Amino acid sequence: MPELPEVEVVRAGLEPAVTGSLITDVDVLDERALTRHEKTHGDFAASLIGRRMLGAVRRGKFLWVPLDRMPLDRPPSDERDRALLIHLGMSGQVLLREPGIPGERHVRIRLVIEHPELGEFAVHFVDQRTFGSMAVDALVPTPDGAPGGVGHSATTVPSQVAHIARDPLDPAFDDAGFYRALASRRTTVKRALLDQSLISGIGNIYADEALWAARVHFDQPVATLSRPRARALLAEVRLVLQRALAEGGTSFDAQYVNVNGASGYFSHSLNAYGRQGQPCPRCGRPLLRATFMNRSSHYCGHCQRIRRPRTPQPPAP
DNA sequence: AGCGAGCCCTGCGCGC
DNA sequence: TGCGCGCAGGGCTCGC
Repeated sequence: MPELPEVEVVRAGLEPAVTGSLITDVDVLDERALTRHEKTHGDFAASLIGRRMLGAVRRGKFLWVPLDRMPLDRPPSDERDRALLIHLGMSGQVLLREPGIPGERHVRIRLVIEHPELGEFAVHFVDQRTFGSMAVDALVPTPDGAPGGVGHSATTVPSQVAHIARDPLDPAFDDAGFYRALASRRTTVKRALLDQSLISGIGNIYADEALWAARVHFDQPVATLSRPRARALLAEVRLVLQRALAEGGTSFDAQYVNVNGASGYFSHSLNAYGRQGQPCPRCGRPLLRATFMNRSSHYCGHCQRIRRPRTPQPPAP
């Protein structure tokens, strides 16, 4: 449920507190929050305590905190730089709290960090549905040599993020490559928008919103999208994400990250998602809801129709 | 390659 | 009042 804008709000809120902070304590209250942590990287808590955090980086819906190297010698096989990887899943939150106060209902992991100027914080990883998780992961170089994500200049990403495409707000996102992929793939457009290995950061809500804004039907085959319509769609994707980001960016205090599922999801500005039966803001006809990919698609049956290209596509070789 | 199904999980809202 | 069910869905694996 947290999509790019929500995760970016978390990243931006976390950044000033974690950058330069030392991890002094780690408490794993629920092992299910470590499903992404590979034991080959050592014990989760032990590999974090004593390390300094260098920033907060995001690609799509993935968030990570690069770590400095241990002051002590390490075996050569262990020399790779590492990061604390965070995925919020469906219901995850990262909350900055004063140390020592009792945790929220679904706190899964608690870190205590010490900032050189701001002092001590508790970082609570709260997750009701436990689809989210934290992990310590090795950083690997980006194939294109550009920064791994938004928020840090290092040209690395956690190994678990290596297959995730750049997101459309990343300056290094490859527009031309995206259009080429659309032209060559035999899939449909919403499926493509949700494919994190093609374009990342988009979930069900903003997919429906961008498709509505671009007047594209969710089940349109991507290979039949004209280049201008593909351009328009990518532009609307960016607009929808930026608009949500602008709204979310004002709803949190710089020191306390608090993005919640229900109210924090910028729901008041949605045109299509969850509005089945209500009039389309553009044409007034009732919005529809269809089941697609085991989830809901919300769309306008009048504005968003499958458009076949004028000339038939050549058969695939 | 691409797609459907299944799995992980909890809270909520519904019908009976 | 309460029970059981369906639904919400991100990411990943498996099998076709």
